[in-house]
Amino acid sequence: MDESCTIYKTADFIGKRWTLIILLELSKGSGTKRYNELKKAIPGITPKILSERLKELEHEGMIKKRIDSSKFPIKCEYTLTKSGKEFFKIIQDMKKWSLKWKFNNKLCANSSCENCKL
Amino acid sequence: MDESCTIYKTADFIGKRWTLIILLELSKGSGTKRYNELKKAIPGITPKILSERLKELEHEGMIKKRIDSSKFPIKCEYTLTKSGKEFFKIIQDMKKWSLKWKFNNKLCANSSCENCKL
DNA sequence: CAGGATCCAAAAGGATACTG
DNA sequence: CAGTATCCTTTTGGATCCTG
Repeated sequence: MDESCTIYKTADFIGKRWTLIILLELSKGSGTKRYNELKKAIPGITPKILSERLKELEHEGMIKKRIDSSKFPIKCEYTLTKSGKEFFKIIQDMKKWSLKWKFNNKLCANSSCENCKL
Repeated sequence: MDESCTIYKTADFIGKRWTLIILLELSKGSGTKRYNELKKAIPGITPKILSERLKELEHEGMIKKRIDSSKFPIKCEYTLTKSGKEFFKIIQDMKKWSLKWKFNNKLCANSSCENCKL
């Protein structure tokens, strides 16, 4: 087994900093968010990294981008695809595993996590 | 949500380079391997990284280390714990997800993966 | 509004040699 | 055998400013 293995690549991908956070943020509420909404919702992320990760997620087919350029300024929307939503189930399993085995590591205990719908 | 979130930390942890590979290697065969067995089974890994990851995995309680220092040279064994084995199920779900959504990304097609029991 | 460009700091990993 | 120590390269991310 090496890096060309699908599982390795998958874990590597979602293990990247910010990726999971973006995925989680997108799965809250309506499932669709705009670039600046994400930026506000994710404290500390820089525009460069956010757009980098969004491109990666789109390239993996986990999110879909929609551009409304009919007016100025342009508006962009990002939505979880079916694949992205299904991956979310795996994330939830990871949560269950974490809660079962890491008792001292409380989930989303900080204020910015209060609305986490996981 | 931020980095103190359990899920984020979990994904970050298993997304680290080599971690998953080690986990997979350990779940083959008897479930127990020695340091040098792992090193041989995982081409390209350096001793430094391997021992680093093994310590991290042990610290997370996913593997257990057993030292036999009765004779020289010392022998060490690493075994998946219950927690580690349960995490393996999540890895297998990731595999299913990958196969469903990433058709062109064949699983373990290279020679070193031939014996992958996933 | 949604990023791209630039520059810089930090972290992670690789190569290799050595040891209890 | 099972690592540690050292040094060095590469990668990644952060800060900030700019623009169609």
